[in-house]
Amino acid sequence: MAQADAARPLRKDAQINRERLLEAARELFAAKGLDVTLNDIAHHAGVGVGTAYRRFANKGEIIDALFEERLQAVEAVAREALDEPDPWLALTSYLRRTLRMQFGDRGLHQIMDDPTLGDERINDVRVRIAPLIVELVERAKTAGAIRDDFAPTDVTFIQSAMAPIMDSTRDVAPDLYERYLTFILDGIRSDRQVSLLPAPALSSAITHSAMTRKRRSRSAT
Amino acid sequence: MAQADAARPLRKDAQINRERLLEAARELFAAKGLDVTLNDIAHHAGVGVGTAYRRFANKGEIIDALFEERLQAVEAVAREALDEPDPWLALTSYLRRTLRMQFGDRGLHQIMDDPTLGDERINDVRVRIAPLIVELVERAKTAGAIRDDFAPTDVTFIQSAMAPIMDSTRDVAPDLYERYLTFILDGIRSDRQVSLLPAPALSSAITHSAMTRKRRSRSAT
Amino acid sequence: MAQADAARPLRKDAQINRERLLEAARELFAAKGLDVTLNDIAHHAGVGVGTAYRRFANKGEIIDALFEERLQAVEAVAREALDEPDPWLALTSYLRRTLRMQFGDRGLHQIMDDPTLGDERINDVRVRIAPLIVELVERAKTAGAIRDDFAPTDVTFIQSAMAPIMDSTRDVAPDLYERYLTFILDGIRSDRQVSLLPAPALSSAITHSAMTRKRRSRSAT
Amino acid sequence: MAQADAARPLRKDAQINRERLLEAARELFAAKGLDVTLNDIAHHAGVGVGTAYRRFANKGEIIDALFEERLQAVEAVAREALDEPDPWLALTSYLRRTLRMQFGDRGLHQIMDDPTLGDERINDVRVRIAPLIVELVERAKTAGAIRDDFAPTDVTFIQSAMAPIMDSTRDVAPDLYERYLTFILDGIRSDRQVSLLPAPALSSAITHSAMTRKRRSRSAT
DNA sequence: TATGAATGAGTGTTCATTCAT
DNA sequence: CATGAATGAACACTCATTCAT
Repeated sequence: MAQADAARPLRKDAQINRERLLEAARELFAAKGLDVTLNDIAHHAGVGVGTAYRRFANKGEIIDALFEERLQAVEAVAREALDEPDPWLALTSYLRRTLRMQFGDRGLHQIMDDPTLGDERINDVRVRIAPLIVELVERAKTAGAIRDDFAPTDVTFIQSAMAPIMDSTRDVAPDLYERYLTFILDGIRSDRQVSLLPAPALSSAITHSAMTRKRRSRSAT
Repeated sequence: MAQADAARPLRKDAQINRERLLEAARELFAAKGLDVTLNDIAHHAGVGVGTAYRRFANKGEIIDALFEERLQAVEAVAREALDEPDPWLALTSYLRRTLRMQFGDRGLHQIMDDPTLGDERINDVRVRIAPLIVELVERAKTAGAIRDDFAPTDVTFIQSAMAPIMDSTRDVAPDLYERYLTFILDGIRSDRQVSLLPAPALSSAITHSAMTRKRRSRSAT
Repeated sequence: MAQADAARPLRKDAQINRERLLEAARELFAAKGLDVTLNDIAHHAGVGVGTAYRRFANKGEIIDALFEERLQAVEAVAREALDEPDPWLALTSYLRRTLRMQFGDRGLHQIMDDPTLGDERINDVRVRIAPLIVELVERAKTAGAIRDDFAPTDVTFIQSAMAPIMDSTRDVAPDLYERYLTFILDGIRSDRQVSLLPAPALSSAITHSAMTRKRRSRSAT
Repeated sequence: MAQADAARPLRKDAQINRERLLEAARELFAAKGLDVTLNDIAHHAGVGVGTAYRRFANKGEIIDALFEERLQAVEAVAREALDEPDPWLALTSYLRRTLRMQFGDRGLHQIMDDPTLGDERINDVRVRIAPLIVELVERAKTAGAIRDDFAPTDVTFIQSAMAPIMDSTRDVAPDLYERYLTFILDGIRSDRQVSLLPAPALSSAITHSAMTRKRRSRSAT
């Protein structure tokens, strides 16, 4: 009764509140992860909790909406990638750009890490994205750019694989995940070239200090 | 089996309960992640909450104990890998075996994904493992088996990258993560060979149904 | 009535609940001491626990609020006593009136007995009361009404000394503590008069039965 | 079945354990108050908790036993006081000596502050002490040393009145309670003399710092 | 319609007491 | 008999969600 899907456009102020809530959620989720309370989100958005519950049935809903929005952006990127004439570049730029989108958003990471999150509407977007990815992959294969046993569904898993890396190195080596993406791409490209790595490996000293820092800040909470 | 060595040996029944608690924790963490309550763990182990708190100072302690035990096993695998004469096999078998260990344990995933979890004892084990990995990687490089820009710290990140894949496909395609490990290994091997993939790609239909199933079982909880 | 002044005024229903909680706390603290649970207080006030925690950050806060309110009343009594022209009457009426206030409130006793309870705000009130007492005592000394070696800080200790007496005789001889206050006042007055005791001594029979009754009602809890 | 009263003497080792437990309880109660756990007491006594429960039905029992023992010592003091030929000295030395006994024992204070603690056996001792106090008071009255309206039951209340004073000043001014005892004694002596006070008043500065210190150490816990 | 007050089940944790070893 | 492991009710406190204003 409350949450209008795409149907029946929301009243303008309601729409504004919805937008504000999503923005607040994005910021807080990005900064502190999915555990922030709905109270915090609502206040960060400048509205009361009640309003949040008028726009979203529950906390999951707001997460879903955010994920949906993000996926819609992913969909857009996929469409743009299809405009790229070079099939290899099309595929890899899709990967690079969507991964960059995930980066810097703690909440989005959690979501991409945990496939149990997300609802039907999310799937709808996924369903729309799937054929675009199929197209990207098929073109690359047809062009002989990638190995033959590579499949479209592999793309998503590659994306999700970067999540833990981003998550644990965001502060100390923001580009590190691209290093591992490169390993993978070098593993699937047909020309067997060895790419220059876009980021140096993390030194064990940094690894250690980064982890210690995290632990500190955590126990402070 | 883990802490009992150093401390004065627990009474037999206490030892049994300790074991039961760890086993219950492992199962529940594996099944539902680290958020399960200590109450659930205790009851799953067939003991009262108080008993859990007699054996472990707090929830973190039980996680640490589990992680320590697991990491000690990882350490053992690393040592065994060093006995393998073929440097490439040594490195890859270490990866394959430890990943297989992670598999099936949701909690272990979370722990390996989140370096803020775990205490000093955990770090001690990490510190012991690090040089073993360095050795594995150096040998492989010296033998010309892997690319020169590969670094020992890459090993851990590769491991963590498999986590979300395992996590989302455990039920429908348990071996799938090996497919992506292979992509990576093909990306770092010097001979530029293209390996046979150990698992077929997931069909998009399966992808969809798997996720839906997960969501169901979750909302049932 | 207490904190609401400074902060933005609470919504009317919130204010009512706040009042109810304080009243419930006062009653239960009075009846059973400071160990009552916040759950009990909330339910006694006819609200849920959550409400109690919305109004007060923690159990200590509610105690502080109560104590502050009480101490403000004590402050008022001290100011009124200073209006009394007869210095002896001023001092003794302050003592009698404040002790009467303490009477019947087990929690207030505990608080006045234990200086470790109470926060900054409490101390602020204490700081405001201190000079008033100094004035009361100095006047009485100047007028030659009390012995010269009496000091302002003695007043508070005399008050606290009555606590255990009140506490143990509240039900059987509510005025008994005034008997001991009189002994003390007779010990500090300069004219060396012997006052008529305001309450007869407790017979040993009553002493015994009173204590037994208390023990009964306690073990029932 | 377990706890032998005065009847059937305990086996020697049992007796020793009982003694040890009481001593441990006395020390811990004195040092930390009545809230210490029975576990701590047992371990401090060098025995297991189970043993403590074999000797005492529950925690209350051990408190009672302690109080009983203490009261027996009080009884002894009363008998000794009766040997004092000067009736005023007899009464006052009884008060001074028993108060000194209370002093330094946090647990004993709590017990004397809270008349709901203590059981039947305690009363038995009280019953034995009562006539001794009656005798002390009657002698003093007959000798014309104290006011006529003073009653034997007043003695106990005077004792209990000192408890909160001792408790709050133990660390900063151990003798302070004697100051207030003197006020009272000056209030009941017939000769209307004004005694030299055995302790100076607490300065308000000390009062404040003492309280602050207490609060500090408390919040540290 | 927007607000934020109210709710209470649920969380980690403690401790008096019981009972198997 | 002594031990200490086991128990679970109880506590202070949090937060997703509902509902009166």
